[in-house]
Amino acid sequence: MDKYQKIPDVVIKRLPIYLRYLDQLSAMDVETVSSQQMGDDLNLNPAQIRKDLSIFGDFGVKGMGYRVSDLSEKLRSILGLDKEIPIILVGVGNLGAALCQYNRYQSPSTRIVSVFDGHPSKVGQTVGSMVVKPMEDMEDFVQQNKVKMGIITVPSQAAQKVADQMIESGITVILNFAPTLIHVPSNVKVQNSDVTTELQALSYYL
Amino acid sequence: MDKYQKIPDVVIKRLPIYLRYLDQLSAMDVETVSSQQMGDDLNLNPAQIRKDLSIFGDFGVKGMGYRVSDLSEKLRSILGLDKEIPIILVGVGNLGAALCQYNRYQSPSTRIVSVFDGHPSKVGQTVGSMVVKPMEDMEDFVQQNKVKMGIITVPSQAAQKVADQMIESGITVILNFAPTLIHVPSNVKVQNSDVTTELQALSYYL
DNA sequence: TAGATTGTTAATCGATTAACAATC
DNA sequence: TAGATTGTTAATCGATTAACAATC
Repeated sequence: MDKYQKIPDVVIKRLPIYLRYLDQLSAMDVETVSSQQMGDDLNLNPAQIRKDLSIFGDFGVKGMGYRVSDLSEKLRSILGLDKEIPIILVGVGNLGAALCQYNRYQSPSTRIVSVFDGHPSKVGQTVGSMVVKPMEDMEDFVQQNKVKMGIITVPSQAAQKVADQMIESGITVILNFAPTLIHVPSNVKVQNSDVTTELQALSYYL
Repeated sequence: MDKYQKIPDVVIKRLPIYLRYLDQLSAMDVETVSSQQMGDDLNLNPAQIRKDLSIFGDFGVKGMGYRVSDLSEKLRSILGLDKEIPIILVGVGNLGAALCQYNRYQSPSTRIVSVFDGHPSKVGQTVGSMVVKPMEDMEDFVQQNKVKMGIITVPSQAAQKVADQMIESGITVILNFAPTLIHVPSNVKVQNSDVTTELQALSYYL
């Protein structure tokens, strides 16, 4: 393990896949798994899996493979999922509301803790057991609750402004569902996830 | 342009980004744009943009750049967005319903034309102007309407079965929102899009 | 011990970027 | 023509994969 290497995004994106797979094995009372087996089940090269994992430490046992419970614990810790991660969401349209509900029965560590909307008619509504708050309340909430992650589900035209406000408040990681590029300082991480763009790309394969 | 090269997925995924950008320029009555300008605005290397585009043809004019309307038309044609693409969606939970609504005011060529659900209580409900149909009706619908693209928004446990049914019916491209890997024949294209996994990966950057 | 499988090095593959001749 | 910018080649960079010594 080289402590000072930059870890590629593409590796980070595979870690939750590994974790989910391990949780499935765990539910089936499987105690150990080899990179070969993982590769078969996940359609990945075993060498790639070993290389990914070895970046973070020597988690395996030669001749035996990986202990499922050990490895999932390590991965959870690497990803920071061993603690609760508070998330705010801005934009309570259909998609935003769906994510708030979805959130409730999913991953226990990543949790939407508060929801905001700039439109007065939305404020005060209840979505997924949360009451929608006005945008003016966002900064205080983010700071008082040390929220670092935000989800944007507003229309395209509003996305940049919301991102700016989030960053101003102290958010450093943004999941953007608006179909538009948002510009952020280099210390802020943005992940775009946009159905329209995905469908358009998939259209090529028809 | 080499007609027989395999085009990388990563290039295909950038095409809708270019297209969206060009549409923005068009709305601002900009008539031409250079790869330099595009690169500045999209945070991409100009050489990469030129290389991506040159795979499909010589769309630019030396010394002048690209005509916005020409290029967007070409991209639309490459992606197959110059015709209507019928899409079915299976699983009318919060997310599925949101996508049906979202769909209505978005991209005109990719359109969800019918919605299905395996749960009797969902069948007959109206979402986004469509009436939810039972799973038994899916195959006939897909075949009669020559639907090739499907969206999966069912819970994880049901995802593989739905994928199998879709493929059986003639679907060849699937956008999967269930947080699970689905196994498909090599002639079927699957794109996964899962909020939980994305949030977990983003957690690393906190 | 013999068999299995890791962690890691080296080879390969593929994507990005720099550089520049061609040319509008 | 002079300046700008393409399309493309070659160089670079980075990620994937094969191979294998180490070792449980």
